[in-house]
Amino acid sequence: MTINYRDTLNLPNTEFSMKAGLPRKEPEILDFWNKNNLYKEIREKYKDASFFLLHDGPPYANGDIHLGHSVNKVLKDITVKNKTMQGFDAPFIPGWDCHGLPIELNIEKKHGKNSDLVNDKEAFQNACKEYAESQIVKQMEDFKRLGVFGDWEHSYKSLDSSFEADIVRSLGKIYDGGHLEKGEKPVHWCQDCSSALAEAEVEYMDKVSKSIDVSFVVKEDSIEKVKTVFNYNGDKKVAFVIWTTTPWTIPSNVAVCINKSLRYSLIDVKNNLYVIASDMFKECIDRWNTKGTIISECEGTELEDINLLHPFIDRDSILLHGDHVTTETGTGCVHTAPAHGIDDHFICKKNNIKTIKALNNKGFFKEEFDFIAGLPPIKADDLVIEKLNEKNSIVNVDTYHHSYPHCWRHKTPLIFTATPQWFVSMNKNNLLNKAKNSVSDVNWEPSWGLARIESMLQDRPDWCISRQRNWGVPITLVIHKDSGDIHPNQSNLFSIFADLIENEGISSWDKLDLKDYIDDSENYVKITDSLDVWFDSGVTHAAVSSKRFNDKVVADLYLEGSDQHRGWFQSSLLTSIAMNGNAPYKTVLTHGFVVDENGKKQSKSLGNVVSPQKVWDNLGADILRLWVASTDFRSEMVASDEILKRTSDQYRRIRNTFRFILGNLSDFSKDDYIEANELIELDKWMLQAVFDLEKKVLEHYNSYSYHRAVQAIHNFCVNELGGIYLDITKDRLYTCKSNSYARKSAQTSLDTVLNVLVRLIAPILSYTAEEIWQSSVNLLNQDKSVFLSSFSRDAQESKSNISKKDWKRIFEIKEEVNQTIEGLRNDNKLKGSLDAVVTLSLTSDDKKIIDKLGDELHFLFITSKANTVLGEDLEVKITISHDEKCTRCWHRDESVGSLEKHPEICNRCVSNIDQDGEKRQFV
RNA sequence: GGGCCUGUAGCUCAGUUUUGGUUAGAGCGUUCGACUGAUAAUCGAGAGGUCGGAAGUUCGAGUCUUCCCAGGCCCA
Repeated sequence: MTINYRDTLNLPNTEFSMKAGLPRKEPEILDFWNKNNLYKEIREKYKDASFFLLHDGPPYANGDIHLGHSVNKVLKDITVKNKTMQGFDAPFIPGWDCHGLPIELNIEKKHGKNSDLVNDKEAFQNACKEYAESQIVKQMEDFKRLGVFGDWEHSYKSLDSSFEADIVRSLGKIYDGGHLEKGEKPVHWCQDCSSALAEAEVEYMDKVSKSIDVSFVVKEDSIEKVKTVFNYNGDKKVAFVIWTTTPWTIPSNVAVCINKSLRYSLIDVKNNLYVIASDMFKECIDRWNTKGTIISECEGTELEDINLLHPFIDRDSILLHGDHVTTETGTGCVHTAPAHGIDDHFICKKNNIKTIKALNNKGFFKEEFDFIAGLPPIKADDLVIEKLNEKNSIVNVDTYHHSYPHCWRHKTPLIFTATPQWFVSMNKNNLLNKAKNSVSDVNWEPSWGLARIESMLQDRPDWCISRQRNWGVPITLVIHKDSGDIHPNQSNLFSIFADLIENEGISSWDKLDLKDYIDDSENYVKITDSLDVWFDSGVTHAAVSSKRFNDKVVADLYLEGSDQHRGWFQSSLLTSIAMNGNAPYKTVLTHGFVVDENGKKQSKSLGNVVSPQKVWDNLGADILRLWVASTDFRSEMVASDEILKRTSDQYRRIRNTFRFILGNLSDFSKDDYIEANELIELDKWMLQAVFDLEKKVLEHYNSYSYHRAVQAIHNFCVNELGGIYLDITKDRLYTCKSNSYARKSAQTSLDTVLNVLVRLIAPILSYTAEEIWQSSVNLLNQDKSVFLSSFSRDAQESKSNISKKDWKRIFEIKEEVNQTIEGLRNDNKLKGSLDAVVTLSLTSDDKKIIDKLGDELHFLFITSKANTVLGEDLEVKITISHDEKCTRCWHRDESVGSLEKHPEICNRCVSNIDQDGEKRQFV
């Protein structure tokens, strides 16, 4: 009877499957985490540990999450898990931004713009709230499905009445700090929204506008001066010519600006005398498609104290000097309507020129502008041009293609118009300077973030926090109905109204009667504006972090897309400076945007959008997480089918490495552990290698270089483990006696590798790490979840006379051997490496090293024999073994066939089956 | 149009700062081979790059300078 020697081997055995089946398994693991209240348990475990706060920036509660959301939350989750496993108390409170226009528009669309519901403010607010909550439920499910750990049960939502009350309290604090200001500045206004828009709600698109050149005749009281300056003696009228792409703003014109550092020319065009900048002469003549001659020139500085006449309204238009006047386009003379331009606004304010508002509060022309009364600006252009034509003031009419601000919702062109607005003033109480000074103390990652935020703060205008909308937190100001002055008791009123809102919701503001709160109520009115949503999210440091932890808390980390330098990083900074005097964060880390394989941004119209839901349904959330982690997120992040396929390949390699390790540890328990110093030399090397890896990976984790961590882990699985250690130790693991020292030594080392590696992958491959943990009794005996374990902090040192450097040389020589064997293989001289007998000719230095492995050298090369001789240089000689192949260990050995009881196997195997087993020391 | 950022093998990334210096590295994929005791796995070997382009500085440039091209974010 022949013995089936295969049955005498210790082959790997594990339930941990090669095929991951993540889409099916992950939800089960998620259930396991939920059922065990793992997040709570982690909090409990680390309650006395050092604190690390990553404060979550809220996504907007509208629509399904896309890949960008996934990137952001996964990066946060990796960070928090890393910090936790390094021993920090690192809570994570996810949040949502819930108020604002997009949700309003959604409800308007659903119910009709003039429906009863939309017209009933409270009902409308309730509908918005309900909608936002439904969106949060969906988004939360998706975030959880990504494997993100957080206090989902107590996530923050800006629609919670306690949060809304905190927004009002924050506004009160900012008021107390003297930063609130009423203004009437021109802001972007959407006729369709009938609301002012925040910068973030504006998008630029191409537009074709009417462009006109308009002449402004010099008033009689100034004509002599102009004639003198230009040394002109005739008696013709002289007119300054302006160029504009918004003819409808002409009725609001009060001034014309020139730049005193430019030269200006008096020109003759078809017997008309015009003044334009000298540099613009050619361009103007071309545009007007005419001929002209320059009569004379002067310096801009000479043109002072000059009054012009409005082309069709009985009003002066004053000539002013302004640095904002350039020679890029136009005439070098700039039409100035302080109601409709920010430069115009400032220059008129500076020169004490009153703003003329041609539009009413709804954005339509007032009655006094008879020929356009009641029209929206967009429809007034042609009528204004007609009017100018009547007055012979039109020099030229043309069309102009330019990039123009549009409503991000309606995609319709916006206008710029002055409306009464509340502002957080940048200068009134030095807010901007304080903010600028504070940012250099923040750690910006990448470092160019500092320059970016600084440049954005540089010319930052006052922050308009007023919205004429319904779904938002009310600006609970009480102002005098005639003077517009804020009520003397406003500071207290803020906290009274905040308490009211906390208990009864935002609609209580509309319902309350002022006479219940102030004595002189007949003289006061409530402001009906609601707050810009950027204010809501801007005060999360107060409404969330300070409230849940402590007043003085400063978040260790804000982690958002790089667009937030203008958005949330700035709104949070400004409110925090205004309220607390310091920045709300210590470090600000930004990630790039997701683009397709051609580097183009993902958009529905291009059809290049990668859906995160599809990725986790088809491949698994761990694949998505691995993609996030293995991409350098500091610049654009490319997502495509090929990349996800590569990511899956990378995942499989890591998974199979674990499968192999688990398989070889099925019969290993804690009692089998061998002291580090007693291990076989190769196992000592492995131990050292895995602790080196851990050190390196943790360094990468701590510098947020997750892609380097992934590469280090993957390369370790491929090179140190697959290519060297596992391949070599297979012989020992399979063929030695199951409870032998030789085998237990390898298992001890493997068990350490498992312990280190499973923890290292946990922040990234969270599901898989948990699956591994649950597959191993030895791991489960430590903690019930991998996330209750920590990274090891003390590497096990072992003494050895084979140094790390020696091993490096040994593996270099192994590579030489491999290449030599490969050459013979290609010549069909041998098939497997076990057919080979190696003779190494070595320098004395190399020989000293190699001989440290004694007669176990051939196990290192996975050849049947190996020996060394002294030589001049490294030389590898391979001969073919003529010995029989042992059917058990597959080595060729002269002993095979010589043993009567086991004619098919070698001495070594006989010893391992029937006797005490072989002895190993080195390999 | 302006500010900031990115561009190294088919793909993901090292290398670029403080220090310019021999044939630019790794892993994946691909090709060939081995094994069939990690098996839709594993092991071995090979091919693959004018470092986005051009010019300049230098004995020498992936690395420094300028310009250009493509793309991203933010602004106008």
